[in-house]
Amino acid sequence: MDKEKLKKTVVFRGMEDDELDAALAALGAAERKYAKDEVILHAGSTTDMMGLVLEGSVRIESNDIWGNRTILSHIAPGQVFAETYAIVENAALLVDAVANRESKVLMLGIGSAAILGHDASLWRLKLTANMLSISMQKNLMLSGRSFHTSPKSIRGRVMAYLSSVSLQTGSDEFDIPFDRQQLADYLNVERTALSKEIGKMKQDGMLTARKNHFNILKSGTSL
Amino acid sequence: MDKEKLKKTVVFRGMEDDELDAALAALGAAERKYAKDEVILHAGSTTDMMGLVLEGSVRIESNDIWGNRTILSHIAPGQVFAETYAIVENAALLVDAVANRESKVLMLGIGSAAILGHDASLWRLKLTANMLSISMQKNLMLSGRSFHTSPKSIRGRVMAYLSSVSLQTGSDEFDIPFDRQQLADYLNVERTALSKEIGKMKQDGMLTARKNHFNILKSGTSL
DNA sequence: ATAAGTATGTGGTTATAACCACATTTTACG
DNA sequence: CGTAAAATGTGGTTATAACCACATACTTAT
Repeated sequence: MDKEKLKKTVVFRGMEDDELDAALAALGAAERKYAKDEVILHAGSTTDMMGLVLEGSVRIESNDIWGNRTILSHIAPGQVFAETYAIVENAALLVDAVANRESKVLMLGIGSAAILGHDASLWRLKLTANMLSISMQKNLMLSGRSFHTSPKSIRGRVMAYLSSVSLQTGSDEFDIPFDRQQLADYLNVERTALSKEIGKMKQDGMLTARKNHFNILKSGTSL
Repeated sequence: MDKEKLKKTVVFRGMEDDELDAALAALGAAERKYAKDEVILHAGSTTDMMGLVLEGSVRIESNDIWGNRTILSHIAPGQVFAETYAIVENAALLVDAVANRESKVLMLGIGSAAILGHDASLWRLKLTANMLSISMQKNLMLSGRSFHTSPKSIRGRVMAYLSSVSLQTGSDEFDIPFDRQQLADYLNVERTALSKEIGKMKQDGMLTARKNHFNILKSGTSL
């Protein structure tokens, strides 16, 4: 495996060569090849290893008890999967990790023993900090999404979402990074229903919108 | 502040006295008192400090642009808040942290500088690992919830949820940790609508349910 | 064992969103 | 430009879930 590439990944970022070597050894790093559609990690099992995609692509999918499949995400080279399950003890995977095509994956044993290992070497600190960064980033996205999709009505979701963007930009006029279809998917609603609701919100004087540019009119509602 | 209590918190777990001292110093730990309903951290701002509740209770609430308030959670003594915003750089809070009653909070500067600080002391490693554990735990809950609430229909959500529980328990017969009302809240649906849907699923031969005990019948659907 | 209180289920009605079939607008590009 | 393609919006219909008002079942305490 290419060390220079590894040093650029989120996992090993900031490490020197010797640190990387030590880390790889301690984590029992093992490069594995998977054929297209081969299952890397099975839902229901536990793991103390996470995967770092080197080549190809891994998809995360769910197959519910009644046989319905949902594809949840795709993991690109340089990115990791199953890190949460590897670190949290006894957490059964809710999803399968499947090679989307012929792929190379670096499996890394980061079960909490590995992370906590009781010498305070620099590589261990860096690794842990990197994992923390990955996890928190994900966390932020997840809690945002959870917050934006918890209202039951479309209008509630749109308001929650636009409020967040407004807070982040510190302005009541901004562009959102989604087109209508993407916003609909993000909010778990149907596109045309979303268009209609945004139309109504315009009529109600809550906002103006043109494509992905929005302008919040605070006067509209609760005053 | 009471060091013995601190050493039992998720943040400082596993530290020796001297490590705890070093950590508190490095993090610029500052105990603060807040009056009931005093805002500790404002939505829209950024912070490099997280809060550890010592006494009282902190509530996390959202006030959207149009003035609607939603209470998202309550933080009890020994638990932390705003840790994600403190560690992820430039992440604006989407929520307010407010003292729910007169409360004491230990503010800890864990901005990434503090975490990454370039000496590999043991306290730093332990702290980072503890934060990682907190974050991943939360992550697991959040991604579970996101997964369970993304289907649009009640039936879809129930199926997603029960599938997960079934995977975790490794059985198609299990108890869930919710009563109907709680499950409805968790899935963001209305209680009586949930009861009805579970009734229909019984009729359709997908499952049997009595109170919080469920039995999945795989034959019912896709075969 | 009974009554009170809590949890769960059901029927009926209404509001809302999904869904479908297009109209209109915007964008890309030959 | 002018046309094709993509994105967005709208009307109408149907499916679904919220909502309300209770009925029933289960739990607990006396």
